Amino acid sequence: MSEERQIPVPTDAELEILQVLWHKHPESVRYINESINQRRPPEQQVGYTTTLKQMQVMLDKGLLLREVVERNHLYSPALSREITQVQVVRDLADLAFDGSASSLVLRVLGSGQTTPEELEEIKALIRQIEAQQHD
Amino acid sequence: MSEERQIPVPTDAELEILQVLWHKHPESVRYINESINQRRPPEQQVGYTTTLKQMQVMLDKGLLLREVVERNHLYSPALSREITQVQVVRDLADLAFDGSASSLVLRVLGSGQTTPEELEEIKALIRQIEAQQHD
DNA sequence: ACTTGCCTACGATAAAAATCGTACTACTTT
DNA sequence: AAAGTAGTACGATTTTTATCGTAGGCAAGT
Repeated sequence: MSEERQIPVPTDAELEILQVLWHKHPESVRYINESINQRRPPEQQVGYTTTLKQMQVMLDKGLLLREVVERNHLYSPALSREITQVQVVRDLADLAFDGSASSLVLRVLGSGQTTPEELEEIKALIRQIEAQQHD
Repeated sequence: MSEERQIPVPTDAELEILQVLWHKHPESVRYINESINQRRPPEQQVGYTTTLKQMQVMLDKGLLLREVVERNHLYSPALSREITQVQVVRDLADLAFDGSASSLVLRVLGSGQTTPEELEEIKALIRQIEAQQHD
């Protein structure tokens, strides 16, 4: 009885899994679990079944898709990285920036987390947007 | 025995409270509670003691400061809005943007959530940063 | 002095998220 | 066919976050 309810914004642990899948999919639970543990300090590695369960829950929530190949399960993200990223940033903007995405951007730029090259990239994108608006 | 442990990144409900306090502080629990409820639909208003407890926990975590005035408790944020905002964005960048703050910015700009005026503001800030780098 | 109103403290509970152990299934190896 | 290997299912537990109810203190009003 899979209802068509709204797909929720992913939790932190869910984002960790999605990160891996956005890089490469479809993939097995084993692969995800090992990728995650590689990026974690030894003391907080998680068991295989933990990741498995997590992904089953995500499947249920509609966050992942699953296909069966050679009686193995391979998972993919249900929503693109782009869409999800926009969602989570909106979420954070609402929560910590009075809903203003632009003040979020200003905060990032102002906090010196961007290299000169990245600034160039950002400027280029802005030029592009402004060009479109000028039609 | 108040340990000097690290102040944690605020949870969602905690950010909601901090938002109010950043706008105006120090303030009473009553004030925060009412401010929050004003921005919520009637069906999900929260009780006074809920907000109270939340703020007591936050005090314990080191997220808030408290002063007693006329046997009333007034709370203030322990960390500035700026610092906390940088923290939470870093957090999100790690979680959903491979750690890249600039790709987060690109995503926001690319998703059309910014008005032309806001773009101007952003451009101005970039110019300012670049000027400093040029010394 | 008693009631009423407003406050804080704090335990309890509920709800959500994260973790794990055990059981089952199927294919492989011997 | 028995034992080993690798996968999934799923209940149970733990941890964290969020919410609330009840009790107690103190001042003001009557």
